[in-house]
Amino acid sequence: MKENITSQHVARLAQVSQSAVSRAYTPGASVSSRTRARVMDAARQLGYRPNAIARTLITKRSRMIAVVMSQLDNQFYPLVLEKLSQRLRSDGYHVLLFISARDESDGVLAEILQYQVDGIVMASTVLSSALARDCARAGSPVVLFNRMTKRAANEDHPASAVTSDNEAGGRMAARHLHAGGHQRIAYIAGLEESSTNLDRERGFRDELARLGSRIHARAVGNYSFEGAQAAARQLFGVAADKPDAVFVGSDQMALAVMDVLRTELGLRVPQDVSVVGFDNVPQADWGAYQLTTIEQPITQMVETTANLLHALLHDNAPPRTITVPCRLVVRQSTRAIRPTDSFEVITS
Amino acid sequence: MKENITSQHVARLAQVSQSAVSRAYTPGASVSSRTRARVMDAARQLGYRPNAIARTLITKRSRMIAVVMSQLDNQFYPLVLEKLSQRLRSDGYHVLLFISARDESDGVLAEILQYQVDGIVMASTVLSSALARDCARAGSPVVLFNRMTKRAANEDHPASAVTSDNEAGGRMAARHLHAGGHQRIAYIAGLEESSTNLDRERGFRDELARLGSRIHARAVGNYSFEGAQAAARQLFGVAADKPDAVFVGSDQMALAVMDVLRTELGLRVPQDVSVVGFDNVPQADWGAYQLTTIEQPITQMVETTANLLHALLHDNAPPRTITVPCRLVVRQSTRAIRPTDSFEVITS
DNA sequence: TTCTATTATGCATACGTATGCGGTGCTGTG
DNA sequence: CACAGCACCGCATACGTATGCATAATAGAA
Repeated sequence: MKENITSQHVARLAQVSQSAVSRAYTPGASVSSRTRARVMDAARQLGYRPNAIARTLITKRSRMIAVVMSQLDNQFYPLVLEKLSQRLRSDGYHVLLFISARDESDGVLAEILQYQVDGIVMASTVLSSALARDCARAGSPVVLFNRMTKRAANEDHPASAVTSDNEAGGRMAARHLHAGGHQRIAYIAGLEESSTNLDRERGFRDELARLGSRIHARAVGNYSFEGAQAAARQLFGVAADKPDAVFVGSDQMALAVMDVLRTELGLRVPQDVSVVGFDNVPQADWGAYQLTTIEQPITQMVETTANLLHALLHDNAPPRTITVPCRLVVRQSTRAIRPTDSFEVITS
Repeated sequence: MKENITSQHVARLAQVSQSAVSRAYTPGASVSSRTRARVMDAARQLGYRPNAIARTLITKRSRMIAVVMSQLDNQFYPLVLEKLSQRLRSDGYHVLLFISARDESDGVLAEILQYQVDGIVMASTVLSSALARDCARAGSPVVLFNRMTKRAANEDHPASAVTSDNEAGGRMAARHLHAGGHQRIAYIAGLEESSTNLDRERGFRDELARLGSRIHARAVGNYSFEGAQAAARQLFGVAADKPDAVFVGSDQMALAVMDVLRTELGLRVPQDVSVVGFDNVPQADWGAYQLTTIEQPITQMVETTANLLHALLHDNAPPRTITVPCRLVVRQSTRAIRPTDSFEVITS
């Protein structure tokens, strides 16, 4: 066990006090450039690095942000994680990562709070109101990513949230499929109780209604690949009255649906069935799929999250809920059955 | 700013000393069950949680493991991250995540060392020998995941490593394609200087030579989707003398290659070209691709990494390099052009 | 009951850094 | 030359917990 090199050792070698070493590493502190140089020189000789843990203990700021995720198999989230990590690092923060099954987020949060993180980002996980209270008491602001807080929790201690405009996204999908002339439009839900799914489905259903149409059939895929396969078999396995279009709650599920349609059921996309997804993950653009989808702007959502965190931490601003616009990306998985009405289409 | 609840507060309420509170939270410590109960009761009343930072300062064990990754866009790594995080958590460790561009891993490591992590896992990143020395001095064992250390670094302070048997994997691919009767076998490399690529290519080349064949054409894809697309165009865009098979250094690249072959160049897989990948990511099994590939056993590699870390930390065992076997998974992207010799095939 | 072995408990200190406060020396101005 | 002002520095302490050591309480044995 090697003895740790501390600011004391550096101080001794540089012939200054420990305070001087500390100040040398503190931007804007009251040190002459001569002592700072001597300190840095000694530090280099000894291979000294300030102990972030000890610093945290006294400053009460760990410069760590806890990030909680539940599903890294949906390609959307690794990308979020990557961008978020890089963005936070550029602000001098580091990511303490927690992967939690969807229902054990409470236990995870208990562990998080022990680590004195400066803030918490929770993606695709719900926050119980009891835990929201604990976080507030611990002084760690929470930002829900792509998840809205439940009303109940909201009243006690409002948590912040950043989401895309899921409801508007659902409406876009409805307009696109309706404008394409589809008559029997189906919906495959994600996790039924999740806020993303509720919002997407509401927007989709309401807009179809407004256009004089309706959801012709519905199944649940729970945001999983296998769940979506089963849902596709359920909706399209029957002999007659198959849907001629389907809006799927996530790209990952939509790709699974396309596979089942083509490989198992011999249906063509888009000739027999049009498919629309949600997220615009990289795979949606792959040659074999060319999936029309509603894009969630990852970069913008991450940027918003980072800015919101900064405001909560530094300016201790009040909690906010921020919604970022979605975008329809039209590719080859949907077609116009009859001449389309005029409507906006953004080609990727 | 809420005052933090400390063990002192709990001690006061429970009418015991601060030491007693500490011991109540230390398994196996010398406390009567009666005081422990009183402490826990008081703690619950106050909402007390031990401060992991303060504990780290004195025990010199943070129970944090730094994980360094460079590419979360290749689906292999998010899965590694997910499993690794869960496995470490079951051992009571937490993951401090760092995403670093490939060439800035040095700066990242400097930050890591400040956080007094108990260990470091580096995936798809090289470790400079200077940093390996710093880590050794800081007492943080390093495990390279899917990356071998360079010889130079090895001599000074050997780092541990866990990899799959990339060379054997390359040989499997060679045998499979050769046995299928392919005559013009190409190779698309990942990052040329990476150990994974070097090993895979060596195994592939050597085994082809042993079988009396050779690499007919070669391009570099740098383990990126776009790089692989370019490589495919380069190899298959020419009019004549196209390869009839290609071994690609990663699944992600192989899927990109298949897209280019089919969509841009009008070639059929496997009728015109057989494709073999490496990793066995979930997408390889998707209906539109059905990619034959060499599987890297993620679970086993993660398990090995966790066990190795445990040995390095707890028993301070010497650094080791552990290799885990690969496995050929045959799907529909390769075909037998002539009756195959007898050889082992494992169907997924 | 009495003495010993054992278990519980409190006291004090250490971990490595940041920071308020008082002191020293220097510069500049009248 | 004197004094104010200022930049710089060191001293001492605090952050919240773990742990060695001495002591008190308890159990066990004779």
